[in-house]
Amino acid sequence: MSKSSEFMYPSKWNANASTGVRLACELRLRIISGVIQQGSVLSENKLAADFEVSRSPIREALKILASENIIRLERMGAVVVGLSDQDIKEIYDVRLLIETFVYERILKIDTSELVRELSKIREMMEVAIKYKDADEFSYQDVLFHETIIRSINHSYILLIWNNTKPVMESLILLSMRVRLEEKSDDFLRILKNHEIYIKAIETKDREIMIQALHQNFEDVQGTVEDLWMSQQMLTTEREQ
Amino acid sequence: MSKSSEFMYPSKWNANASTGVRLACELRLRIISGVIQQGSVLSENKLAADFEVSRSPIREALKILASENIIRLERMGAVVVGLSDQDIKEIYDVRLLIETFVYERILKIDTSELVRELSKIREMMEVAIKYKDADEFSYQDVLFHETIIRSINHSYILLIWNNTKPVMESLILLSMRVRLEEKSDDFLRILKNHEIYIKAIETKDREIMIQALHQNFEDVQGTVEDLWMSQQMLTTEREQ
DNA sequence: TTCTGCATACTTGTATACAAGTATGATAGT
DNA sequence: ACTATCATACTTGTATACAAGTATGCAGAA
Repeated sequence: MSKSSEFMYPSKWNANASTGVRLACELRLRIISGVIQQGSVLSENKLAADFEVSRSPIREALKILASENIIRLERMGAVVVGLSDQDIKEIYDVRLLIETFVYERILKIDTSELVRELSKIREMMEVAIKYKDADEFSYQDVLFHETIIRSINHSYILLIWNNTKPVMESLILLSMRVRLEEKSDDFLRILKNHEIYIKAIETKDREIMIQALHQNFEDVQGTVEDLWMSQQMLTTEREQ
Repeated sequence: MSKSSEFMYPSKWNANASTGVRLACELRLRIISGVIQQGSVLSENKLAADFEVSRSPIREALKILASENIIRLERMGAVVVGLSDQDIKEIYDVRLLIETFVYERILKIDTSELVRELSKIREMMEVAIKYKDADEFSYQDVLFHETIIRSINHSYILLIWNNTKPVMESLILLSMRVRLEEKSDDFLRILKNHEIYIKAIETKDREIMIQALHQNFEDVQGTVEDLWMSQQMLTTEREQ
């Protein structure tokens, strides 16, 4: 089952991280994409054999995934929980909650440096689109939102972000990879959405921010559908 | 430094947890209380020797504390970050954020069972006061809020709670232990506050909820002062 | 005195070994 | 046929071993 043969997670994103963290990223992506089916039970020994590492980093990875509610550590093995549609909606609840809070704080601070930074990221996204690089686009997308969140220097909001980021990142990455084939227009739409974000921060106009958040929220339904499609593809692959 | 001789964390709260989790609880409390001073560097080997366990559970504990931003894992040792006054305020920002979200959801569901559960906990708190049991009071206090949060069945809000709970719990525990000596009236005041919470949920009246949250928020300043006092006491102890 | 180079001791990250507990399945008895 | 019991293999949790890298401090030279 699911050897270490080919990795789904971009290796450059976590090249300097420890083996355990890298494994967590890989397993997370495989679980969320459905390559590792929910309900299945992972054993430390088996994973260690599959990935050709010892149990130590495997244990580290499983602890990480358990803290994200992606798996459930039980007496005999780690049960794969995965993400339901409900879960995905709930993640966006949290993101909305955080970003609303952050925006209220942003209204009170100088944002010229932030806007500059976000503009740079937006251009990076543009380049990623030009070269049809879904991974790079996803990376910049996540970075965009993280940059906004970091700007208010709130360690506990950042903590929440750090706890939800991995799943967000996985969802975005998988969604973008699917859309690259089918719906490349979406990339431009998302880019536009980010421009609205920047404008909202620049003008400090709540109305515009609500518009940006609203558009982003609409994208959730799309994400759910993409995930469903990706899992559907896997199922038919298995049946062949 | 800080042997395993006497534990600050109530052993019955985590008796069935693994050694690593127990150590994390203990270290967390020692750091937040100031027994382990911020800025100091913890070495896995030294901690393992102090607590007379191997490095495996120590590593687990350090990972947990690092994920809570209480320590910072560096190349050479874990640097104790601790909590600043700012951090404590920020934790309550998050708690306010969560509880507001939760309350909005609660307005839409049947709360009779929840109110019954909370009433039970409130009576437990009453008993804890009667027997001057600060630890038990703290436990029930945390449980009270967790019960409210769990009632809406939102896995990601619960995830955030789980990530902030340990620090909250530590703060409350330390604060209550100090107040038991000096300001026992505070216990009754907190009890009253929880009654308002129940009433707000029962009546589904936003005004009352705001009142409850507001009172709770005022308590933060008290917590900061208690922590300061507790650390002050430690400093004078060290000087003697 | 000050700077350079190196030996040393300590750090983490990973691999392996051991211990205790649990599900599984086969076997024997009814 | 069916149930109970026991051996076995597999699970996690903890301890230990090994490897690679880094700070420290001392010695020697300029």
